Amino acid sequence: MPYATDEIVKQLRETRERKPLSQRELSQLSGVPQAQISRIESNSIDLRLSTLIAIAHALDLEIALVPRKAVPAIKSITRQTMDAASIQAPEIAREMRRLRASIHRTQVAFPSLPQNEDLRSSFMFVQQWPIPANDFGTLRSIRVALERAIGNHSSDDVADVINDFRSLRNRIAHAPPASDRDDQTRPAYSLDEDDDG
Amino acid sequence: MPYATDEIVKQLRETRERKPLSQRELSQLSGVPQAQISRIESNSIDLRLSTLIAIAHALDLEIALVPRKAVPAIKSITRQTMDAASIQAPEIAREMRRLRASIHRTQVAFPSLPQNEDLRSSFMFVQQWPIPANDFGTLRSIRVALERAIGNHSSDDVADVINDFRSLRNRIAHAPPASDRDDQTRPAYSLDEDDDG
DNA sequence: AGAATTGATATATAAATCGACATCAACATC
DNA sequence: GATGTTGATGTCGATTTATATATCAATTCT
Repeated sequence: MPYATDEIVKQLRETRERKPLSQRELSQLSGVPQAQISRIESNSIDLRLSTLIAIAHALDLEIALVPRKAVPAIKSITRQTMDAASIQAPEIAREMRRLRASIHRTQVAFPSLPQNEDLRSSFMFVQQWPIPANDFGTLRSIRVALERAIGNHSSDDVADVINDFRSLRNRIAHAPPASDRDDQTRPAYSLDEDDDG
Repeated sequence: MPYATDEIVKQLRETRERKPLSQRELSQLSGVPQAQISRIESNSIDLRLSTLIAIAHALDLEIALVPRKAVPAIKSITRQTMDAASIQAPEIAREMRRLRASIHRTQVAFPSLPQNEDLRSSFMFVQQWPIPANDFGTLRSIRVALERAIGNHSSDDVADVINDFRSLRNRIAHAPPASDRDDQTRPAYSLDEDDDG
């Protein structure tokens, strides 16, 4: 209902979906109830500054008061870093969510496993890049391997996963800069969604 | 009482004092009661986003959500533009406030005077620069001339003021970049005030 | 010195957020 | 097809903001 809060709220939701986090996950990270997050995102209630900060911090965002004159420059910078966290195609995004869940389960199953850090960083890294659709299988196999390791209580199997993950990481990072790979791969998902509004 | 709202609130007050606006003036501009502004600035209550936006807009500020990674770059930009609106020495700041009041009275006295726009823009421009203490008299004489014009109901006298104002404007803008003008002139006022938190 | 302005507070009322539930339809997963 | 998850809503109660006024000490202006 309120005024120009829309743009900020929109940015919150967009950032959350890029991670991608569910409202309940964000709730856990930020301490703000899921119901409240939903109300904030959809209907835009007039939230308090502390709530805004809590959510923003959970999303690795900071709140800045910038002079009107500086807004264009600021936007150009934030676009760069924001777009770096690219929106994945829906199927990829879903698989990445599943993978994240599996990684989490792995960390719970083998809490003191040193490779956990590798898993986390590889995931964070890969997430930053547009993942081609033909790597869907790669993601899936990584996840399956993880789940199997959990099921077998054999933390050793995780090591193989790390290697697969690393090679995926390198392949994606060094991929051609997304001009024309003629297959149906949509190298990055449409960035502007519904930018009007 | 809340957490990291302090920094934002601090920035609001600092910006207001740089203009310089009184809490009551800012109240008129933003629509937020003076009592509320005082509470926000001093005691830091947990204000709503719409209130924050109202005040920020009145101060020519925008609220931006920036990725953590981009914060240093952002800060460097905002510093540039923020410091451009320099803090004046206290006596100068006071005189500028009086001058602004006089300009406002002039605009009320002669509403359809075309020079009003010149007055406004010259003021806004000069305000952006560090004003040397020895120009105190210049500011004062400009103000006195304005008040006399108002008293005499002679809008013609305003023209002279415009010229004085313009020359001040040029002199200040082309002044040496504030390294050592050996007189007691503090070219810019200490920028960091109490930057520690 | 007397008048006006500044920022800080006090009080009382209306309205809103916030949190902790619970529930629901749509969709995903197995 | 059964189960689980996601986002959107509903309600209730406690807390808080926000607004409107009024006041006050400290400066500042005339």
